[in-house]
Amino acid sequence: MENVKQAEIIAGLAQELRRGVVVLAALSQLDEPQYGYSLVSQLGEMGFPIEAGTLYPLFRRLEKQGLLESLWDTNESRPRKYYKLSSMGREVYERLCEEWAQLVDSVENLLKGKEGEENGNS
Amino acid sequence: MENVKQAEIIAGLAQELRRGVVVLAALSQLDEPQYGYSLVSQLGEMGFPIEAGTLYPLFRRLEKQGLLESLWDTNESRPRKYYKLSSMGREVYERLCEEWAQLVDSVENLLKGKEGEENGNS
DNA sequence: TGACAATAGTGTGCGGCACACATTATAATG
DNA sequence: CATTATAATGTGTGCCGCACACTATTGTCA
Repeated sequence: MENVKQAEIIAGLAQELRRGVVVLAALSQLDEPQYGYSLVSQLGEMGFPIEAGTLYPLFRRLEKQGLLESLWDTNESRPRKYYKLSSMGREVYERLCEEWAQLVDSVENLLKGKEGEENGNS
Repeated sequence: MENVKQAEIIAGLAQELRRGVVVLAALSQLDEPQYGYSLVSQLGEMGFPIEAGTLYPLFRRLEKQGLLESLWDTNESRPRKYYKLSSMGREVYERLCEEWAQLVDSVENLLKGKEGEENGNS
């Protein structure tokens, strides 16, 4: 039953695919401040599920790198740590968007001409 | 001079971005058999530079997973190890293409509406 | 013959995600 | 009032994979 393994392999590779994109996805939503818990649900709704245990360390790393700024809001019922892009983070984000576009472009280039052989697309 | 670090950060993130895509890129070129050295230069020419020390282990892993088949060609001057997609590899590749398209889609969705504020595109 | 290129292999390190676990405090419920 | 659930953050471990630097072999050409 290699079919079982095949599903696992695909899952693993797909996960690898998404791996680097997580940062881009997170940065894209931090134009306005947000706290971890909200971003987790928000990204989840937008088709980008991410574990809380993945996002929180990511936030801290990005802050340590200077891409994010954080501030505690203790006025609300429960204290929330809001993160938002720093000016440097904004620059990096924009550069990263370019990199992403470029990447999408090259991949599209690579995959070009491979479909239509056993893939009857109208 | 955080500018220096900024470049490094971007480079790192960009590398992370490309990380998972390497498999997809490699698989996309293995419809017809190729050997490592040739694929390294080919991908490099197509805007997808990859280290030989990255590709060879990748090949071996993909073969161990059953996605690739290999055969030695000893007729040529120097022996070359040709890899090509197995039938399972082809399936996985196609599924991976779908995953990729989906990913590109969600990211595009995430990034939507964020440009045009300080980015004067014609 | 000697040097360089082609070709393959590996092993170590660094880093990141996922997952499971821990923690606090508030709100809700009986 | 006590108990439970939930919002919210934090962390530490394990697995996995790339990059890089290195080794090894064999042709080819000067």
